[in-house]
Amino acid sequence: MCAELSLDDHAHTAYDTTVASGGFRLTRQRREVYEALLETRDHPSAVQVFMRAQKRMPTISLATVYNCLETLTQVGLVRQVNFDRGPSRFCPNAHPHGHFMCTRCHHVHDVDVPDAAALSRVWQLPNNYVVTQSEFSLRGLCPECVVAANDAE
Amino acid sequence: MCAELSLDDHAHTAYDTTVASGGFRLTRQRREVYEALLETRDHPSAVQVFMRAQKRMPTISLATVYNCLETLTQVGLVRQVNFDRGPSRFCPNAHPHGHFMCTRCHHVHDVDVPDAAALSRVWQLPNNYVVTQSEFSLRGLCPECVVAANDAE
DNA sequence: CTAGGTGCAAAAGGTTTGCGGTTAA
DNA sequence: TTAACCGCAAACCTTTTGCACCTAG
Repeated sequence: MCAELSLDDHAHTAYDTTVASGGFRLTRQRREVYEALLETRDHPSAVQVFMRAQKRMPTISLATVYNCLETLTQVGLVRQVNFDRGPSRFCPNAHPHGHFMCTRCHHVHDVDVPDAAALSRVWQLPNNYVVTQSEFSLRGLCPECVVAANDAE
Repeated sequence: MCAELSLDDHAHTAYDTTVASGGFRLTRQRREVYEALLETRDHPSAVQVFMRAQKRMPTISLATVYNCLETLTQVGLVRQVNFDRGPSRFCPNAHPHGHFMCTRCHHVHDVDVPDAAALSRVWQLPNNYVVTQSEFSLRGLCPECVVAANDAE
């Protein structure tokens, strides 16, 4: 369903070293937020992360979850994924990849980009532009919803 | 700077026919909003569209601008472009294309995709997914800001 | 010890909605 | 004529912020 990348271990290491050494404190809240994200790779919204983190640490606040998610994003462990005006979704997959969102069930999956270099050949921009970040996203129906949509007719 | 597509005339026709025949009323407000968008192809936000439309029609309201933009988007004449959590930008370019945003001046430009088919070869998704929409976006520095950033150092 | 983080509550910012009056077709 | 649309103001929802207290390093 969702591309498995098994970078959990790698990511844990990245957290311990990057956060601790980069001038960022390794607080219980940040760890819980990151754990909540790794636990279920379903691109949860900030509120969903909050609810999950709350189970393990009932005193955590929503504002802290937002702050932690921003810190983790700055550190590079987390990517913030936006589809239209909906709430931001968060993704602990540091590899370059795209995203697919099902317009029916609103689930978000990672999309592999085997040839990242090919992507940069697709678009044309005068060469005095400096591109620092590129991303792409797809929308449509996931297999479950294709079936469900056909049944509904 | 921005890819010129000279589809103004085509677009006008599309508005007159599509909106009028698709069960949508051709109101003064919708026309002004669309005109404001065609006038300056700089991907304005809803508030910017509002300010421009207001010059020609002082009684128009912001809520109406939002409503008109949504209608025009549904009709297919306008595309809504989102970068992160910033205000939505609106684009009257119906051709398939991507977007570039300068992280320094926040201007948004269209990005040509000469080979749209090549884009769909870049990503891999199991074939029981149905993809209805794909888009990509770039971030970086526009030529003006590359120069300005160098001067500042 | 102290810079940086947390929790709370309040505010911000963009967008949507409800409603009575208006208008395109 | 009348369903669709407009203007206004109030509501909504996600995210950010100010401040007093707390804690990792």
